[in-house]
Formats: sequence, C-alpha cells, structure tokens
Amino acid sequence: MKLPETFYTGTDVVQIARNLLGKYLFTRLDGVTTGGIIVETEAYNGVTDKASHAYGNRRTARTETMYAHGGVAYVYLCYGIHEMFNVVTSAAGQPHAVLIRAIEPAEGIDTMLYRRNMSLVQPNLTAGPGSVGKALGISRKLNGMSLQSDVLWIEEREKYYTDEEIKAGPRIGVAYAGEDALLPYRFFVKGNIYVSKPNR
DNA sequence: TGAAGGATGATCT
DNA sequence: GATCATCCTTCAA
Repeated sequence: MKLPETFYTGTDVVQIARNLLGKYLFTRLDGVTTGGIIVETEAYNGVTDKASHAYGNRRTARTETMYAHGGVAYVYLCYGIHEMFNVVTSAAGQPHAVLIRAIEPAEGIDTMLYRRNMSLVQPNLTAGPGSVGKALGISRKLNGMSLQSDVLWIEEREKYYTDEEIKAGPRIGVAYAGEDALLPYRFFVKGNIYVSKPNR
C-alpha cells in the first residue's frame, strides 16, 4: 500500500521523519523496481532551521521544490557528485523535508549492485544518502515528482520498529548550522548495518 | 561574471 | 584519519 497523501501533509516534520523508519522506498525505472526499508532519516524543519536550504525563507530555483505541498520528492546535488533524495512534507509554502540517509536493500538488488558498480552486497550498498540515490537511480530529473506516481513511491508494509529499536541524535554534516546542528533530528534503527556513521 | 563552499563517499596512508 | 573528486548553487560585485 502506498502511503497516502495525508501521511505527508502533517505539520510535524520531525515526527514524520521518525515514522518513515520501517517504510519501503521504491523506484521503478526502465521497467525495473528497486528499493528497500528506510532505516535512517533526518528532518529539516522549515524556515527557522539553520541547517535547511530554506533557512530564512530562502526561495531560489533549487529550494522552490521544498515549498511544494507534502508528498513530492526534493532531489539536489551535493558536493558536485551525490544526488540526495528528500521527502517534502507539510502544506504548500512550508519548506519542510526529510532526507533519506539509508535503506536496507529489499528488491532489485542485482540492479542496485550494477548501479553502484559492486559485485557483492555490502552495507555500503545503500548506507548514506549519496549511496541511496545512486543505488535507486534517483537523479535530479525526479525533483518535484509525486510520491503517488509509479516511478517513485513509499509503501507501508508489515514492518514496524518500536521506540526501543530507534535512536535519535544530531544530524550529520551540518556543523555550519550553529546550535541547530545539535537538534536531535536524525533517526535511525539501532545497530542496523545499513545505517551510515555511528549506528548505536 | 566570478568565487566560495557544500545535508558525501571512495580511496588512500 | 586525511585527502580528494567534482560541479552546482548561491551571493557578491
């Protein structure tokens, strides 16, 4: 079952980031479906969050996608190399987003290995936002695409993590954000080998 | 028109 | 642990 529009239009992006753990993220490109279980996310909480691209209500060609209504993809390039996939949440005009940092491979593993130029399944196949983007074939062409589409979507299945299995902590790579860098907006499954960086 | 820097990952030592 | 690849976005002039 695809997550309904209402899952994404909630106003608490931090809560949505937590609730995305255990959901299944898929892409279907050239007739091949690839995807896995979301095990690590980060929330970017609107115009007051110094770590967000939309801090201070900054609206540019790039950030415009974050101002869309919840339930579309925000894809951008980082360090000139990595395509990052985010889920836009909340109402139109509220630039909230959740960065998907890691998934546990579940479907289309051969294709993901090929895209990553790997021969064996190892944790770094889909650990880290750049790796997730590459393994799933996500590019900036998918920026702004609806998550109700048949190209890019998130499903709810019989998979739930309890609060005991989940840990929150400060976000990765946002030292420039001052005190906001300390906010516990990163969520991950404790001990899961596909989680990037510290996973306990 | 240009310069600075980045929500990272792979590959070294 | 340190370095580097690599290029788009942003902002200043």
